[in-house]
Amino acid sequence: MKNWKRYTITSALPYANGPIHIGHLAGVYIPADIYVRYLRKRGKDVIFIGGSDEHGVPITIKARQEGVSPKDIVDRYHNIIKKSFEDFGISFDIYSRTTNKTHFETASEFFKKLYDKGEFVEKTTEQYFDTEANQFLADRYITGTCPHCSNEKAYGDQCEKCGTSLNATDLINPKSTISGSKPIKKETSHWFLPLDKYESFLRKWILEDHKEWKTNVSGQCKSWLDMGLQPRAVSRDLDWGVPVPVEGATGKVLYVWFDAPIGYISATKELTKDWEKYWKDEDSRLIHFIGKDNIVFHCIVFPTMLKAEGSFILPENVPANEFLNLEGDKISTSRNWAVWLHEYLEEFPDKQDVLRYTLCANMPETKDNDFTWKDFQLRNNSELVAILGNFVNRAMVLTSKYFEGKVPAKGNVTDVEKELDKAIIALKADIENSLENFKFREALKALMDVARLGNKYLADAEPWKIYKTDPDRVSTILYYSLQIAGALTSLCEPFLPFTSQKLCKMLTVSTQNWEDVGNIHPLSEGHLLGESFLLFDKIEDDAIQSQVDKLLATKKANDEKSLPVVEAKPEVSYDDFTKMDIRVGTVLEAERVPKTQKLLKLKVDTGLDVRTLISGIAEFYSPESMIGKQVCILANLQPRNIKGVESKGMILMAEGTDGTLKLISPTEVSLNGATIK
RNA sequence: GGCGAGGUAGCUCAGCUGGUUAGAGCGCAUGAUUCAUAAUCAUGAGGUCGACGGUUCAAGCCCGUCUCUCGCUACCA
Repeated sequence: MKNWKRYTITSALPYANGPIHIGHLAGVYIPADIYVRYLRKRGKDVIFIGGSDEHGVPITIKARQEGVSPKDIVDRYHNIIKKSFEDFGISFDIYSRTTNKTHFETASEFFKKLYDKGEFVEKTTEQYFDTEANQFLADRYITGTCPHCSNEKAYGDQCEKCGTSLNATDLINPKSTISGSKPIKKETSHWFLPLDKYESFLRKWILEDHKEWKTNVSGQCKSWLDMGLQPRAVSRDLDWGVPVPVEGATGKVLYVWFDAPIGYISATKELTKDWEKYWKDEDSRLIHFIGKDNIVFHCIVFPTMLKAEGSFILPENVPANEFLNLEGDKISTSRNWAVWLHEYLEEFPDKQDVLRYTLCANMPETKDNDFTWKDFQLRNNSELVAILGNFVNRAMVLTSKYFEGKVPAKGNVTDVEKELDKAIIALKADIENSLENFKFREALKALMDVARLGNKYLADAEPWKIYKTDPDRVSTILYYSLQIAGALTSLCEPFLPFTSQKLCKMLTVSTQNWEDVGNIHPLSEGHLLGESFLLFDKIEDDAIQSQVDKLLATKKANDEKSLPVVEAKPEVSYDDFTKMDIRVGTVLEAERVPKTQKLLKLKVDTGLDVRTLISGIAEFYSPESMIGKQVCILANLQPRNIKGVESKGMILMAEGTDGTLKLISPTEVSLNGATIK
């Protein structure tokens, strides 16, 4: 295995349009922090990079909604995020932000270099342009009627009601959200990074040279590679971001996904003059901690950027985690379905390590996991309190009872004690192996096994029983028990830094070098221990219940919010109405359209003719159930080719707010061709 | 529909290139114990390893079909 001289550890830059929640922590920051603290403990040269990602369209939209500037938004969230990370003990060497001057310069230079090398492809496309506001419109800045569900508030990139992803040009009656005017299509040119040119390089680099990557990561990459890569735009028409450093590119900024990962480099520059060592020396090991939503950017796009630039090293590993759910539902910032870090820190003061422990023990390493408050309580009460806290407390109480709080003499060591030392060294090795392979849950378990070892030792040795008859033996037992507690100060430091500090205070020692743990006893005979206190408190049912209630309230609020009636449409004339040829028809044949999830192909007798049409109702109606049904159809709708079949007309359906579709039929059988008016 | 990941004890998860009676933690039951925040320690119950079929002397692990969950992607007039 390569002997790395230094480590460059990055953690995904959180997007500055909301605070940090447990999903971010479990997915990215806790594993990164544990890994970094572990490396530091081993005396490695390591830098830990973090920062806020502050550009991009969603921030400008949020700003507009609130009537403030984008800078106000990012300042607000950057400060909340930064403070909550600090209070939580995420030990960044630097927590920067992408609105910094250094970042503007770095990102700009990076782009310029690729530009000068001719790495980009320039393309001209048509985009919507707001003539009143005199600017191009990002997809998110356009609303219109969703061509699928008729929701009139669909965005240019996605309809939030039916979940369909859209192109802005698909929208019916597009409207600029900036001025409210109807946008026009206008040509604009942008720079594209030709990922396709790097496809074979990426394929070899990921799938052959890095077989050690997690299966979820390489699997996702393979999927992208097999689908074929396309050139990707790296600039946008927007006034919020890093300006494109090319003449004539006014009004254009770097695409947020281009500038954000460069933020890792900018932050390193701010941190140290020696930044190039960490980014350009082959002996530096670059590791990106991210969530699964970022895999494509960190494994495909950013490496391509670095490769194209030419002077940078590439990531050695990208240990992406899956997602954490909350009480069975997806975490969602917009739906307020989350446990927010800054709130947790207030509501559970001095319990950083409880959350760190719970999220580590339940980390979504191989698949999505669920966080429940019940589990949080259980892990605290039956693991942290009962195993770790209890062991330390037992050792302390016994020592103060029998030896006035001083580390007693080592005395005659038996095989049991020798085995104990060996076991600690073995568990330390387990922790190392697990962490080197990014198996954080496994590492945490090995840590707890050290405390288990202590509990078992005490239970087997029973010092309270033999004190009267053999105080010297008790002296040895407690000497060793305390050494285990001493070893725990160091071993738990990466995982539970606050507990490590408390334990040090209790034992009046400092943590050891990692190498010494298990080999050198940290506490000397006669050493005076500090005051004993509880490392962890039980968490009672009412504390858990109030958190559950809080979530239930959120759920209720969301349910009420998600039942809006689609708003009224503008008035139409009777003439407008009569243009529609709506009539009754009978379904003669029905079959699923192959290779689709939602489509049925129907043959309908309309009275006028027998025609074929396609309808997106397969999720609600089986082909068999449709045959013989009378339906209402819009018969004079412009025909359209769908999946190779010409669809003439549209079946009318009643749509619920949840997107379910219900067939509309005449309540009594009517003649085919009967018109509806 | 295509692609990727996953479906192993009540819960959360391990199971190396296929090899005797499938493992851990928590929960549960019983016993021991009292130094400890009724904590600890020991023992035990619990699984047709998503379903079916196949390859093999032998399959949780390999192959095929199907099914469910998550993600990406296509489709929705």
